[in-house]
Amino acid sequence: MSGISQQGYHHGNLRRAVIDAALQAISESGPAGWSLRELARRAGVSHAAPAHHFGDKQGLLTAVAAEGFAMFADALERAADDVWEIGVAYVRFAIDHRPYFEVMFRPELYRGDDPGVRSGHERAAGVLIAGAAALAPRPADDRLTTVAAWSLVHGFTSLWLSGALPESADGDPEALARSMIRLVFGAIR
Amino acid sequence: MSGISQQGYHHGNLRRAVIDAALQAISESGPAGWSLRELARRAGVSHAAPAHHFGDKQGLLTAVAAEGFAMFADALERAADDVWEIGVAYVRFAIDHRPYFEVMFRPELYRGDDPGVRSGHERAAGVLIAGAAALAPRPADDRLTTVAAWSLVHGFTSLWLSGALPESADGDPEALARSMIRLVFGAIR
DNA sequence: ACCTTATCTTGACATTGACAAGATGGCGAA
DNA sequence: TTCGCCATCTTGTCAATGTCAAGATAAGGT
Repeated sequence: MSGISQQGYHHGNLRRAVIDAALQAISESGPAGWSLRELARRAGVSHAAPAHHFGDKQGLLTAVAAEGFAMFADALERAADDVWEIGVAYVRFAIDHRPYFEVMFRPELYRGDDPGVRSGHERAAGVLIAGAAALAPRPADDRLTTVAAWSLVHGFTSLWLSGALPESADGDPEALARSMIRLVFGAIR
Repeated sequence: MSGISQQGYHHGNLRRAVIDAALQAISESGPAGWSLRELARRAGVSHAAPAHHFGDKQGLLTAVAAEGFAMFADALERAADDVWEIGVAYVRFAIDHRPYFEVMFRPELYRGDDPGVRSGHERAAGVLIAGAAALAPRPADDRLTTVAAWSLVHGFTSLWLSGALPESADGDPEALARSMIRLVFGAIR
């Protein structure tokens, strides 16, 4: 019998528990403001238990990124039929699932060659590229429009999350993003 | 006499040497991929010497951010007379001074209430706001245009630096950014 | 010449990520 | 049912890190 656990030697679902603890910790203090040992404590297991499921810290963050990209791709696909809403879905996902997003776009934190990460990433990119193509004024501007649309929503998201926009304090990110997208891409085509 | 130093007990300009070592280290492995002790080693001083100048790690990153915002504001001000070029200057600064930029927009790393940080930040924000106002189609869209312009260039920069854009491999960021800005804001007004 | 004080060193401590070796018990095979 | 395999988890350990405290050094004014 362990000196820590309340539920016997085996946790039952430690992998999930550690990921959830990581998401919580990332919400509180960013993707680097916590330790593996702290997560183990929160999950009620010994300090080395998480290693068995994730290898090392980077492995855990890779699992978070993979899960995040899958959810992200789902969210974008759900909005894919209304071109204008793809960008809004992008922003909404980042704000509703902030800890995932904060890991996903910091590639030095995890292993980008992970199969789970790759598949979600490709799926999400597909929606964005197809959506931007529908916005392009001329087919020749396809690629440029994709870059512009992606930059616009990604930049808005980053600035909002980092608190750089004064509106972050009280405003509604989704509404602001929608207005912004209409202003820019309402004019472009 | 020390066992480490080649130049006597006093370094002479340790503060600068540590900041430079930090910038170098951030270039190589991100804003979190190094240790204070490693910087001390690179500068040829003992492990606790940097603390005297910066207090702690956050203090060092605060110094980096302050210096970065000052340089950033200078760069934007130099471009302020040509509205279209402000955004390009934003992108160019981030790419030419990547380690600064990577710290500046990660506020959890440093102390945002530092006077040096604040003054540079306000100066830079002034240029951006004034520039965007000149781009707005109607005065009522001032604020929205500012957010859009800032989001566009900031997003482009973040995506480029993180390697998310395929163009990051070989392309010319400045030229691509310029085309993108013209596409978007050439249409808007 | 002296001494104040900024600068740097030495030493120590708790914490961390990672590894190795051992303990536990779930679960299928016989 | 009984046995044994092996995924799961624990305990113990190590070097490295950030931070603090106390002492050593020398630069520069008086």
